[in-house]
Amino acid sequence: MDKIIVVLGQTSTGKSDLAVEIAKKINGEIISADSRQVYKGMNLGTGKITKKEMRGIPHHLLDIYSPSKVFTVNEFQKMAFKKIEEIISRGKVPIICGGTGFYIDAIVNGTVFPNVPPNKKLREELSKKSAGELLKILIKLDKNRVKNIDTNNPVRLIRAIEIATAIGKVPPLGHKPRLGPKDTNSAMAEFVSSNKFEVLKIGLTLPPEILKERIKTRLLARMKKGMIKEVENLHKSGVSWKRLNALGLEYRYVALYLQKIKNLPSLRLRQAKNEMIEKLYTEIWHFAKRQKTWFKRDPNTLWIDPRKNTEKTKALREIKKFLNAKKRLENK
RNA sequence: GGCCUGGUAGCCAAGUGGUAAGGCAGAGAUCUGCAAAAUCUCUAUACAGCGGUUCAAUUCCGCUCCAGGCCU
Repeated sequence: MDKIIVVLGQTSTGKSDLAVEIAKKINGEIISADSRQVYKGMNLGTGKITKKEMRGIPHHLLDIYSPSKVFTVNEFQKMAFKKIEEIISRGKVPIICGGTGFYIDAIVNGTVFPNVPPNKKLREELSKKSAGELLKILIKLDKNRVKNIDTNNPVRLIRAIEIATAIGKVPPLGHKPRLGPKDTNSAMAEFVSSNKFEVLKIGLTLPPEILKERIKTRLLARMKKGMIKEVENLHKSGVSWKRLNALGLEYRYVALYLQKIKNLPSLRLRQAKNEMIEKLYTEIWHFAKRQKTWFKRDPNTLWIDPRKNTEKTKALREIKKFLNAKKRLENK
């Protein structure tokens, strides 16, 4: 069975660096699992690794999409599977590195997503409705899905309706453990083929106070380096304010700031900017907490403190052990 | 110096003669193609201070302090 390494962790913990370090040692290539770094022109705000920082290690799934278009897990999953295959065929080790837990799990668990593309028209129509109205619609379409859906969450309700409208019912979620090999329906077949990896997850973690400090420092550095300009450029190149808002964090709050200062006396500029940075700082912190909540769910993650070299060494040792075990198995 | 307005939890903010909404922040969580999104749960011995009126004051009265505004 093919083996992959995953490097995950909250924002600002130093994943990219560690991934490169690991790749150097084990002849690996890196696949980014980051829902925002796929977009071109979104660099500072996403903390995208620079060419120089890559130190010659190939990186995949960066800068592959236009920020005006919506990239989704499903596309990510397909692309990532393909990249993994290619890397392995080159005799190298795939290293998944990123902070988007949903994306990572799509690879690791081989989550099966219903094959229903977003329906723009339907979404637009439904987006005007309240959660209660959406729920009523979904009940009519698919009672089963209603049982365990978050009935207050319009985004989920809309997607469920979208699926049910397209294929009648929302198929049960494909999930790793309990599906036996006897299931022969197509969703299952896809699932089996996708769940073909053995995974070693390395998680980077820092004490909350330290992480907060790092987030703040990094945010201020980004601002200095031209974060606002980056968002301005995106907007000039045709990315709507609405779209920037949906992209979140830096893109959302800097975009709001840019719109706000258009008709603001220059006296208040500095204040508006400070307020924006403050708000952004707490939002990034919230994001980091959500990441932690997600990552915590997998008990098989090897957590290390990136400040401690002994722990990094330990991680490398574990990785080598993991990869060697593979060879032994294959030889038998 | 005089007049006015205000002082409610870390911040913002409602309100009442019978011990006080909400929001933010804080903590935890959910997650079936937007996941940096969306959603949920939990959380505070807070009414500037001192007197007075009253069965009862955060709410009424007086004084003091503090903040902001106006006037001379």
